[in-house]
Amino acid sequence: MGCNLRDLANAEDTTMDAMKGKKVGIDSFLLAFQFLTTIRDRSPTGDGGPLRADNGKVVAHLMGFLSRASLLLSKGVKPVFIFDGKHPELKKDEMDARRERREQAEADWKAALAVGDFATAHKLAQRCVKYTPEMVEESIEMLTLMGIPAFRAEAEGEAQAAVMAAKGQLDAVATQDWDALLYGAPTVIRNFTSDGSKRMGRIVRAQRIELEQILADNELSRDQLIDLAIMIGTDFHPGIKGIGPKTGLKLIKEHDTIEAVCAAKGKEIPERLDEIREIFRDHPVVEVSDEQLEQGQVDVDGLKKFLVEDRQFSQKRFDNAMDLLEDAGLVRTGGQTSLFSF
DNA sequence: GCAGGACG
DNA sequence: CGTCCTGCA
Repeated sequence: MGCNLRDLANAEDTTMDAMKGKKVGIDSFLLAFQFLTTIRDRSPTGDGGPLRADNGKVVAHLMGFLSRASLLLSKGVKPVFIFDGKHPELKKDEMDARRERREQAEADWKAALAVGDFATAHKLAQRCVKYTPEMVEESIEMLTLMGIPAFRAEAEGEAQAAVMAAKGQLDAVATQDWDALLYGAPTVIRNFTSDGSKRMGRIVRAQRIELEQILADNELSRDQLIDLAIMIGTDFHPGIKGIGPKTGLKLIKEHDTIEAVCAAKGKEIPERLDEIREIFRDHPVVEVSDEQLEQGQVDVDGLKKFLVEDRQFSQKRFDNAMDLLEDAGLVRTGGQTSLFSF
């Protein structure tokens, strides 16, 4: 997924507290997948798939967004959830490959379930996850009921967030994907939404990466960084064989452009190179006004209907979320904000 | 993913 | 107390 710029970046540990009062664009499509693969039925004879309501509808994504969003708001962060729109046509090969892998995993998964091999099924289930347009819509619907800005990008979500951050509409972009830097995001935060959580025994720390620092430290222009990434490989092109992060960096500094590198090394120039560059330099985005990025009040009754009545969420879970939102002063009670009523 | 309980 | 496990809908 994306392009690995880890070797170039000097990442600095940060926290959610450090982003208090800041608007953070959240690459939500990827986040939804994390929820769908981790919030799942792990019972001994369960299928290992995402958590579902009694009517069979998946609710794992809603569970994840509910707790994540309330946590961020209770910490004083102003999240803006941005979902993917239409993928660029150049990403078709990558998307086809992903779909094929998923369909294969789905077949293996069903086969494992059929013979009662639940251990195998549980592993495969994570690769079968689908995040449909309908699920995106209901994620946005729930966040909107919480008063949180949430919308679909024109194309790639992390690109939409990056462009908005570059314009100053957002203070940072939270994503696991290094691509946001290529799209021009001045500040990227990795592991933001899992700051403090534990994986494989280690505590995950949020990390802050500055585009300007990457460029300065490596003595690169943004165009050179983009060309370097394209050589290493992106979602839009597999990259040039035999060129990884290390060689690539050396070559791009020496020759400046992909064309020059290819001429010097006798490599073939990637197909549709200028179109790929354009995706990073001038990504299609939807215009979003500053007002649309303001956190509003929580629609308590609407949210309760959405979660408790329509989707059988427990009253306790709902109350927990409401407590966090109340702490953030986002629940209006009797014309007054709860912040002043305790 | 997180909360909460069991366990040691 | 930290770590493991389970339920969540």
